[in-house]
Amino acid sequence: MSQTTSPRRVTAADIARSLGISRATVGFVLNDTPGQTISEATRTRVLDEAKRLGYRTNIAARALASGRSRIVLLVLPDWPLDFNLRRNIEEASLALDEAGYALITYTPHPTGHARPLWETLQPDLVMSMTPWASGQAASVRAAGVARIIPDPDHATVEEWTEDGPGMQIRHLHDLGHRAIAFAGSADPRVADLVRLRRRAAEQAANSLGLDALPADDLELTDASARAALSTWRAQGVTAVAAYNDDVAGALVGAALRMGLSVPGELSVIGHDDTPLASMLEPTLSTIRVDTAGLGRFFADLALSAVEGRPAPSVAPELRATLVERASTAPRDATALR
Amino acid sequence: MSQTTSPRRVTAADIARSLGISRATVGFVLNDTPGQTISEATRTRVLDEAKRLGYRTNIAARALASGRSRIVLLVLPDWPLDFNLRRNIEEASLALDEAGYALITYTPHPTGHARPLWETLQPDLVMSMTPWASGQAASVRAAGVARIIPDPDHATVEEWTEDGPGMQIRHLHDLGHRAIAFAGSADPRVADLVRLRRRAAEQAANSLGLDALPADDLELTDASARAALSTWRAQGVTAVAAYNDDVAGALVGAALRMGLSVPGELSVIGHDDTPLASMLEPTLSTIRVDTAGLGRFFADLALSAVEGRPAPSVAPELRATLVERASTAPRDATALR
DNA sequence: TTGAGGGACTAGCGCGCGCAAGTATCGATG
DNA sequence: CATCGATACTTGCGCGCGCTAGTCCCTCAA
Repeated sequence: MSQTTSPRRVTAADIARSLGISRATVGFVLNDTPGQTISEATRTRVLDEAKRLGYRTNIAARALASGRSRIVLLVLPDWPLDFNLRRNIEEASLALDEAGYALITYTPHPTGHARPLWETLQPDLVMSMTPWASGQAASVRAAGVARIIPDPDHATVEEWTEDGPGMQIRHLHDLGHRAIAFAGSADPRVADLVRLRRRAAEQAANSLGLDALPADDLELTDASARAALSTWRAQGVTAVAAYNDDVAGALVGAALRMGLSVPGELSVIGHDDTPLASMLEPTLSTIRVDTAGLGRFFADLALSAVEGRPAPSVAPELRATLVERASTAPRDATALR
Repeated sequence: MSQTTSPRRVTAADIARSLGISRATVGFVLNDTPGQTISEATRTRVLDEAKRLGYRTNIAARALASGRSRIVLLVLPDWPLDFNLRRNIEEASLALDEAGYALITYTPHPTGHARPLWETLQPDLVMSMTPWASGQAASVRAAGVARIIPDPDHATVEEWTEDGPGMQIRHLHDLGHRAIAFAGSADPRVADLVRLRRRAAEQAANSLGLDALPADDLELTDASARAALSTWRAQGVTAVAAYNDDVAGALVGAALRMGLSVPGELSVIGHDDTPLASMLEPTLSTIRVDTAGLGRFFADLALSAVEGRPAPSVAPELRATLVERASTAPRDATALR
């Protein structure tokens, strides 16, 4: 009878036994332990045997013994993940994998009833794409995670991805608009990001000498969009910068249903350059976030943190760019109508 | 000087020591080990002390000792994750968490250069939302994962989520349309899902006695949508069932730009009930999927597999529902124009 | 009084690995 | 020839936990 039990995993001890050497030697070879001298002959014998037997290190045991899990936990905001973002993450994951780390993504549940993953996984590093929500960083730290990005102690300028709103405002300003509104999203899950973008927009408006931006957080319903539009129209608003393309799309739809022409009577600009942005009628002006390389940057950031190196700086090509389409037009043209 | 080293994690031994009892007893209480009788007094003392000290079980040690990682790995296809799908996953994650399992999502990289996560994490279960790609299931099994969903040995009917396309076709048929096209997506990453949905649509058409559906896979560009529309119009098509809301939105946009009225001359129905679907002009008829319910179902499926129970059957309320909006109208109305 | 039968625990091994400390061998050096 | 320092290993502890195989009482029947 051949064994019917599931074949036990191959351990380092198996390799040692089969080669007639000690387990420690095998360990030293497999880990390239610094400060250990291993003859080239033994090294290759171990490596060959490991491959032959199909050895995989048991991460649980390694984590237990070393105290490091070699897991990097990436905390994602609760917003939808488009292809761009996913490719980034993939890229980061690949780069980290090469360095022997596993990248795991996680979105904390807002109700927070479940044990957050950083407690269960005991990652070496937890990094977030957005600033930490109140208490979140504390929770991570309480779980015994030594390294956290962004560092909750040293508030850094983490708005590298957020020059988009500024570009929106400047674009509308360039077109002659002076009464510009900012349309956020009422979805509580993206509240942080909305706040970040609104603040960036306000700063831009401020430096252009514009009045404070009328702002509202919309739900993705016709009623909500209409209400906001009515208010803003009454205030003389001629252009709206939207938090993202979805909100922009909602505004355009509602405006059309209200009999407002876009961009004739109202300019609308979105953010993110969703695939759909180019497909709406009218096509949507928006901000494209050049995500290429952002993934590798994240990986870089993670590795430097884990290994205690200084953090890399942001590559300049990660900047956002303006995509001009049909939903924005000069204010003068509006006046002519 | 207070200690500057990071405070060691609290272990079960700490609890035992602080209570003057044995570590085993603590373990029995914490795990509710069956077959062990523990007095109520001791039980509460342990539990209280655990809470007081802030004890968290070390998963690495537990995994090492028990041989089970209590990790469920959910393999995601490479398509974008909208709110619906994410909520679905979140729901599943929550349910699993309650049962003591951590749900980790993972998208294998197509180039496959990185070590797949199922090798590193040693999950108790790996489940996929789509059928396994060739070799993938073998790779999972080779990593020593005992339980895999869907079971690669027994090909099952896994099209539980795909009555949506049938509803699209029946809806259009009910409205009097007889020349219906199916619009897929040319994105290779969602090819599997597109095929699944198209097949479901074709089956529905077939059972209604309709001719074979003209079908095309669109890119989300105006040119692509226009080309498909021209071809279909030449074939007398009066209605289109789209693979998802994005494609539907693209078609509507292109149709309007071509001077076709929607739904006057062309009915379009989407799939998934994206938030944006209700915001486009015209608002999009679509198929709503009960994602939260689906998430719970997934969790159920996972738990039953891990614990060796028989798999649950699909709950009836997980069915898709039709959302009628303004982008579909009776064929007769079309004829009147 | 003895012994059986639990209830309520404890002692301690083993999971697979990292790593500190030790040992054997050998050529070089004074 | 003794000593020293490399080189190339081996011995063995400890990481925190699950769990088997006990031990020690206390009660109750014979």
